[in-house]
Amino acid sequence: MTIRTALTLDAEDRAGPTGVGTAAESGPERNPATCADCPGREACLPAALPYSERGNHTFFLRQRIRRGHLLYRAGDAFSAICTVRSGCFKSQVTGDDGSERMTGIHLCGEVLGTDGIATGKYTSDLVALEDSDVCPIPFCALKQLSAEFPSVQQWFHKVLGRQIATNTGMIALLGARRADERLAAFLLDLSRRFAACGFSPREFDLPVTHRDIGSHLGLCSETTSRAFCRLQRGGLIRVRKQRVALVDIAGLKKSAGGKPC
Amino acid sequence: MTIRTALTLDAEDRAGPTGVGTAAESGPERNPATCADCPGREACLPAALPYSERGNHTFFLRQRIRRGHLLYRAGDAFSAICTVRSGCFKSQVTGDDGSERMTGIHLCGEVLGTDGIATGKYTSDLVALEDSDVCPIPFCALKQLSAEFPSVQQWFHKVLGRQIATNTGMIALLGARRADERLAAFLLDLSRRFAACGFSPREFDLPVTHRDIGSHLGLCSETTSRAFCRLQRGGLIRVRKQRVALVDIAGLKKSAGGKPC
DNA sequence: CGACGTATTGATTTAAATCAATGTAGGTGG
DNA sequence: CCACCTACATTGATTTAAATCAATACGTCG
Repeated sequence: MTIRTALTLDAEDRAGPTGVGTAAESGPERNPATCADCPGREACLPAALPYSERGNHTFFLRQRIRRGHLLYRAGDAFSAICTVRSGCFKSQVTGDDGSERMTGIHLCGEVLGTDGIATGKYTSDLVALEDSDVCPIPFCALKQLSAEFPSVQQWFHKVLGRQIATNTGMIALLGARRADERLAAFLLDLSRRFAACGFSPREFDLPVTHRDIGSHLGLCSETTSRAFCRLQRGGLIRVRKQRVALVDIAGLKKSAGGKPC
Repeated sequence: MTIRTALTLDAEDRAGPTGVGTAAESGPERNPATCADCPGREACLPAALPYSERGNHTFFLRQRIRRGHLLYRAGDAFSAICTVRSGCFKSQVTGDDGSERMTGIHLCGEVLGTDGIATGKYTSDLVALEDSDVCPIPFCALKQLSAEFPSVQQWFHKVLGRQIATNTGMIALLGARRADERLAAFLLDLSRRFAACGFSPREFDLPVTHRDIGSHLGLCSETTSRAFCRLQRGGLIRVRKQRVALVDIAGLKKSAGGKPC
């Protein structure tokens, strides 16, 4: 896999200037964002700006990240959060022995990079699962706009709050002891979030491998596979290739919530 | 166990007014905070206020929560975040069948209630593990101060960022498959956070039962107990009653990071 | 086509859950 | 102060679920 991070391109990789927020011309893979046709524009930062301000900010430089490439890497200096304009990402941490553990999936419309706020360094690798576009929002600009416009502040609080709520839910999910419960809860979480960004909550493509899901849920890939089989045999889901249909959502919820202790 | 939430006291439980932020007189269990002798004052919100402003805000009403009582409950309307002035808390969610799953521990100096920001409702129960004091910070006041003082904004971003980082770390931790790894990682996380609030990172009292730890880590209480034994037998920790000493922190880290997949 | 990563399925081993019994500390009330 | 109760911790025996090992099939991409 090619390793290249997009927020911190090496000099030879860039045609345009480095600093997000100062760009006048676009480098390779970077284009001025056209919010007008962005499906997520209603929920994104510009919607929180007064109409008169929306054209004044040139820092929304859309950036294309190709499948398998990194948006940033654990340890990189934190400079910006990013909204996912299209595609999706996974975050992962790498153990001392080189093994990778997925820590989250980030769908279109969601915001990346908040894990860097606390320390000023990102804490995980961010990998594009398909060719994806992100719109980086430099943190310094965000702070200024936040102070200036209450609606931007509110937007940012919502973003961080949602992140916390999602993470908290994931922590509760991972307290489940049986593989089926964890998988069911994981699928329901994905379903809810797919719905939130305009996709069907009942049917979607799994953007990651069984191995990744397993590393996320504390299972090996074979167990993940068998858990899928069991849920399917129980009539709760239907699986064909990458595509998963949640047939009996109520049943899944019962599975996911069953016997926490 | 007595169930009573503190942020939303019922009318007959209160002597003073409800709304945090408007209080002039203190009700039972509520006293004006005296930040001067608070061990966490350097890291708390008032330190981010200009000196001239620090006396102007009367909304820092310290509140005492007795052991076993609830600060708030899942579903309660979100009104404030709280810093833990003394003591500690656990957060937990309750399944449909009434079983409880711990979702986190919150130490002195940390901030509670951020799980309510996204939706306007708290998503978990917050239980005091010992007699504890909290200082509620009404969210509306925080928004105003944030907009007015960049240093307050920065403080709040740090608070939320730390919460996200802690949660992300916990999610990575829970991806471990063996009981010993999860427990080792859990203890190291606690150690780091005890250190952050001025306690020893090498020795501390576990504020929760094995059952709670198990529900958090996806283990049953017996397995938790045996994992403690194994870590002790391996010379990594020493346990006596509630007190845990981390003897070999490097070894614990190796245990915790070992074989993620 | 051939190579690689992935998914699936089966056989076996290993770890954790469960069941059960005992021990212990703390709290209550006589 | 002690007897009693309760919740928790610990330990062992057994069952069950998951990890591991292994083989095969499937898909995609070069």
